[in-house]
Amino acid sequence: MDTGFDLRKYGGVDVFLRDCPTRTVLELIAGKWTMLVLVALEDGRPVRFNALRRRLDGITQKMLTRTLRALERDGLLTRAVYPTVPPRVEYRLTALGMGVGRLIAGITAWSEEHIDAIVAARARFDERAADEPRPVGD
Amino acid sequence: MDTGFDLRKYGGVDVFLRDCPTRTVLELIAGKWTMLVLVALEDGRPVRFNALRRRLDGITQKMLTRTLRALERDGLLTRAVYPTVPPRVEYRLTALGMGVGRLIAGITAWSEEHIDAIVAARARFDERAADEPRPVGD
DNA sequence: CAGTATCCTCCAAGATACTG
DNA sequence: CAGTATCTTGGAGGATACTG
Repeated sequence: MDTGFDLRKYGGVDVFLRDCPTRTVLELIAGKWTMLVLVALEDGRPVRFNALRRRLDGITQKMLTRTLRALERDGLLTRAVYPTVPPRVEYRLTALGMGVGRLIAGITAWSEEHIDAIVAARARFDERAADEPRPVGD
Repeated sequence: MDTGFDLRKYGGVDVFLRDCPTRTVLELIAGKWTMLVLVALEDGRPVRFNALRRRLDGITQKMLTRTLRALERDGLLTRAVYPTVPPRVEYRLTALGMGVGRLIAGITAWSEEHIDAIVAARARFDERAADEPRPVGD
């Protein structure tokens, strides 16, 4: 959606620039639960609040609500309320949200694939850190 | 690298599970500066400390050091010290690091592409929030 | 079921000063 | 140049209790 007002006044859209609004998107994604929510909804199907809650092992109600609200605010998902008893609320990614969702799913898949190598590297690093001192500084 | 010890004892590698080590990878990526560092190094070329510092507008020395150290620990980049005067230290992604780097670059590119739509959605949301009350709760 | 309301803790991140 | 050391603080995130 191309609104008229110009985001580029201050020097262009560049995530490396301090005040670029894209930084706020990165900070949203960097939320502790944001990536998992996006991946959980990535296939485009609507999911109910407590179903999400169960899927995201360890999340609290507060954080799930807050994360969903932030994603809704940025237009990445929609919230549909069905005024039944008991209430039913479904969350579903927008086309925009499915775009990032797909990318984020790539990240989580990568993590699962390479976790062995990472854990091993971590162990090696901590091992070396124990004896070998660092060159330059410290 | 396939080490012998089994990460799957506790129930499988699944980022949705509370104690899955992949969660620590997500938390690394979720650091405020991690994605930008990865993207800045994504092409595989070695970059010096202060060059990175200048590129990542707004980062402090402490955070750059901390972020680089964490990435080094996880085997995503290497640190090469050339004992010249003045000292020269170069950071460069490993093959592993270039893997995520590429994925993360997709995220930042996506952010830059869709920032207009996101900013617009955000404005609409805040507009509505001002008058219209929410159904269910509050 | 799908939230809201409070209280509380802790640490990521910033600011500043110093150094081999 | 490439760091380390120290102090400080906002707010993310957790725990718990309550509700339409």
